[in-house]
Parts: sequence; C-alpha cells; structure tokens
Amino acid sequence: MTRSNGRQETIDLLMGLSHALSTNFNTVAGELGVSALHARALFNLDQPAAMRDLAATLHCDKSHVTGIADGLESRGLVTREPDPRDRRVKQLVLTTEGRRLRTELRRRLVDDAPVLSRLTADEETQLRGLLRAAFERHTEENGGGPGCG
Amino acid sequence: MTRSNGRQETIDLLMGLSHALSTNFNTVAGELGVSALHARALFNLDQPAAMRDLAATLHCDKSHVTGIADGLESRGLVTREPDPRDRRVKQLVLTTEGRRLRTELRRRLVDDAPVLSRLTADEETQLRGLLRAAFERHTEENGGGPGCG
DNA sequence: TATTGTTATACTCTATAACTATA
DNA sequence: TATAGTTATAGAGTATAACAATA
Repeated sequence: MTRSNGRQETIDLLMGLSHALSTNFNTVAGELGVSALHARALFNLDQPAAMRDLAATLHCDKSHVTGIADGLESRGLVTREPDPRDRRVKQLVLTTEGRRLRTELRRRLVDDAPVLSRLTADEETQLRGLLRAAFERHTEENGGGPGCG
Repeated sequence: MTRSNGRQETIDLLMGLSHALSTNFNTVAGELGVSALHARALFNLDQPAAMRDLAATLHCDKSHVTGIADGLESRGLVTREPDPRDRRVKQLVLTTEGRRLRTELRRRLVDDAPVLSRLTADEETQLRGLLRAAFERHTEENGGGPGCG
C-alpha cells in the first residue's frame, strides 16, 4: 500500500488525459467533416497500406476495413490500388485530397492538444522524455508502440 | 515549426498510451465478467449518484443510463433507490457485490497498468507531477478533471 | 490448403424523440 | 412549463462466418 495510492492517482490522471485526448480527436475530425473512424484510418495512412495491414493497425477485423475503405473511397480520400506482387492484395493510397485532409488533421491535433497546452515547453519536454522511456522499455507485449491504433 | 515536431511526438506517444490504457481497461473488465461499459459505470459509482448525474459523468444521454442500470441491476451490482427529496430521481447505489467488483477493478487497473509499469518509482512521481500541473491549469473548458468519464 | 478482400448477418454502444410522473 | 427516468427506434461501430479469387 506504500506506492498504490500515488499510482492510483497517476492512473486517474492518465485516464482523464486519455479521455480529453479522444474527445479532442473526435471534435477535430468532426470539424473536418469526417467520422472519428475515418479520421483514425487517414491518420494511419501516411504510407500506402494493404487492407489487411490497416486492419492490424486499427486492431479490427479485415471485414471492417472494407466498409471504412468504401466510405473513404466514395469521399475521394483514398483509392484501392492493385499490388503487382500479390493480386489478392489491394493497397489503400491517399489521394491528393486525402493527403491534404490528413495533414490538416495532424496540424490541428498538434495545435489544439488539450491539457498539454497547459505545460511549459520545459515540462512538455520532460513529459515526452518520460513517455519515450516508458515505451522503449514497453516491448511488444501490448500491441506495440505509440500511434493512433 | 520550432516546437511542432516535438509536440507531434508527444501527441503520438500520448495517443499510444491512451490506446494501451483503454485496451487494458477492456481486458480487465472482461476478466471480471463485465462489459467495458458496465465497468466504466461501476468505476464512477464510488458514491451513489442520480442517473442524470451518471449520464453527465459518462458524457452520454440519460436514456442510455437506463439500459446500463438495467444491466447492472439484473446482475445484482447496483440498486435503484428513491430520492426522498425529489421523487422523480433514482439514486444508483452499489450493492455489496458491486462494491467488491469495483474495488477489484481498481486494484487490477493499478497493478496491471501497461507502459506505466516500465517507469521507475521516481519517473512515475515525475510523471504524476506533470499531469497534475497540467490538469490544475486546465480549467473547466474540456469537461473537467481526470477520471473515467 | 491458406490468405486477401467481400458480403451477409447480428450484436453492442449511443443518440433522438415521444412519453410518464413528478416538480 | 421544465426535469428525471423510460420506451421505442434508428444509426454507428464491430465481430463472425461463408464466399471468391489468388497464392
């Protein structure tokens, strides 16, 4: 019970931060006219990706990615490109508009970051260092490193 | 563009942590035999609460709380108690079993905290200090302080 | 035989609106 | 007239299973 109470406070704070972050993500996505789901997909499409890989990144079933890709494609944000190496595979590739939207999404997430904006530059650097350390030591166990998975 | 790149990394790290945290929350809830939704409600019922208040805490509509309370009640985890001051209101109160489950939930969240477990005691204290500072300066704007809202 | 993506189906989470009983 | 909770309904998000094409 020596460390637990502090640990518990840390968890509460992190869950609060987590919630603020995801609320902000939803808000920003909404402002850009896409659902949070679509924004999450866009966010992870910095490089073209096979649908199977996007499913892995998003921790969902591949059948779900079909629907996501349909939505994104009908909005002109991605295209399905054949993979010359394996004709079963379709690569999802951002269109120009998709890239624009993705860039804007990231820009706003960075600019509007809730809670975070309350730290001084020094404090933010400290925080980043701590998180980096935690993730470097946090091996594959729990689904890997950071990102919008 | 001086600070943006670092900031962007911080955001990525936080989103990764956020995801690890919520995955862990779901896992722990599953191990205890409740859905993440029910666990989230239990988590916030440390004190009896009117259904309207739980809706506010969970950031959802009151109609949704009716369903949550139905599920929790049918599992013997909460009861609906009348409020003598206002006969429209029903207070949700944890049963003995509900309290036990809530305690166990919190214990496991603290013990199994992913990523966090990779920090030394000193680092965790530093992290807690930073988060506390951020939240203290982060006024009501974005739904208030920490918690499992 | 195994895998990629698709379709069909169903289940969970959540919001909106109409209702009731209070206030 | 406004609010607390309920009911009914509908829409996302997601999983499972069966299928087609390809490996």
